[in-house]
Amino acid sequence: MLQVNYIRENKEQVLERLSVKNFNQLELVDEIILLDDQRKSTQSQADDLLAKGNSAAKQIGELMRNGKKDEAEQLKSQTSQSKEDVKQLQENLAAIELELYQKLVQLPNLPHASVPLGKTPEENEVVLQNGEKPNLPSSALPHWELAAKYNIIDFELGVKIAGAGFPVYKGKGAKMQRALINFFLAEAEKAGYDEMMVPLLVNEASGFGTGQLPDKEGQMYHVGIDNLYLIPTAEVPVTNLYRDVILKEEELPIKNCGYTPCFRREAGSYGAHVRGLNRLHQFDKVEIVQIVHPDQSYEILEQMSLHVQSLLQKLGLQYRVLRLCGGDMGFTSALTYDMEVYSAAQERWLEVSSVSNFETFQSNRLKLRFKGKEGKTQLPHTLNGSALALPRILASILENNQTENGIKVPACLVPFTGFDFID
RNA sequence: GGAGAGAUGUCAGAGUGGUCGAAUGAGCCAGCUUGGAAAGCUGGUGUACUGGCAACGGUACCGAGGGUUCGAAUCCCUCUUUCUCCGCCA
Repeated sequence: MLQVNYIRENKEQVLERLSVKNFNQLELVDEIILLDDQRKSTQSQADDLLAKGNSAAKQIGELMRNGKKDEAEQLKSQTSQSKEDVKQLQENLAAIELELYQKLVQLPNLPHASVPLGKTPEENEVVLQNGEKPNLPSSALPHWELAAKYNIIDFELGVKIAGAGFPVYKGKGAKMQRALINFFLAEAEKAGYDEMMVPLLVNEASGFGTGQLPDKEGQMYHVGIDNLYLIPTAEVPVTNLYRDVILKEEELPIKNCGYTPCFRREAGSYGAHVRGLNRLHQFDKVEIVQIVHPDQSYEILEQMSLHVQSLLQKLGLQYRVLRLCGGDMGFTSALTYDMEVYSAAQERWLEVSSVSNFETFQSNRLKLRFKGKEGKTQLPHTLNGSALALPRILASILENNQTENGIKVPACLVPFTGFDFID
């Protein structure tokens, strides 16, 4: 959520930045400023009346103590009249604040100056490409066929017990999952992230805090009886740990990581491109989150990007890094890098990580602040990234490392798997 | 799931209708003291909105939301949550 005062003071710039994100309801900006004016004047009217009421109440107390009942009664009847006015003003104020909030949450975050113009994923900027494309024989199989051939993932069994998009990992397949999770967590720990193991179901307030609610309600699984949501990413519980928190400046940066399963309804996406592990309702992911001083957030975004890249390098996967264009970026992000690995048998790039700087967009909504050295509270910047999401990584490992007789396990995983070959 | 008791500032902990944004103690910060430190003494020490160049004001907030009242931390209702006991159970 953007700050009203910022919008007010930088209106032209806000409009220009919003248009980079292909946001077209620019009239919202004026409406917000107008509502904020109304909010201020209504509140100050109410405050004035309340101040009068408070001093009258004090006088009445004074009179009662001195036994001047008649005068007190007279004052009582006077003040009881203005109560209705105060009530009316406060109702107006609440309505104005609600409308202001509803408009404010419709504005996406402002893109950073380096964000390229564009509307579609094709207009994302390829920042770098790294690694070798594997030389596969013409008989190379896509990962879903390899999974069946070596009996490591059973999609049909998942359909039986849950539905499409809920695979069952078997034997060495299951061990590969555990190995990847542990490898990613170990690397995150080496990079200074503190691990958090968090609830997989969250309440409404948390969904609002990170911005999944109300907009993306349809993307989350909802447990109606308890009004809880299954998390679509660890970002939700981990970031909400810091909701309504005032940190000390010396506590920054906060670096957390966490492994969780992630649940996404993915309503409306079916077809060949979501086959196998390409898109699931439940998948595993290690997430990294940082809360940092505003002066450092872009430097830290680069560090996080390098951390993710180091994982891909150790796994020996060919990858590329994209700087997302205005039209392809998420609602809450100011700058996002997507990491894609090459899936050699499918002959396409698969997104395996997304690293973003949200600047103050999340912290404002979360009421996450820090107290600076000069004693002033201000909003820190928040960042997060996948490091990494498992299914497409596994898909690429299976496809890219396939041989006639089986699949080679990347060396960095062997200490975690206990085997180096799947056959 | 049943019964009971709580939820107050950074923490501990008073406060049961008016002088309470809130005693007291601890912590923390600053000053005094000291060669330096400890102890001691003095002062300061919440958040948000808002007026003001500022000094300094106004309003709201004592788990959350409603209600009673001229006036609510204090009374009433609902919810959340913690603890104790019973029951159940990985």
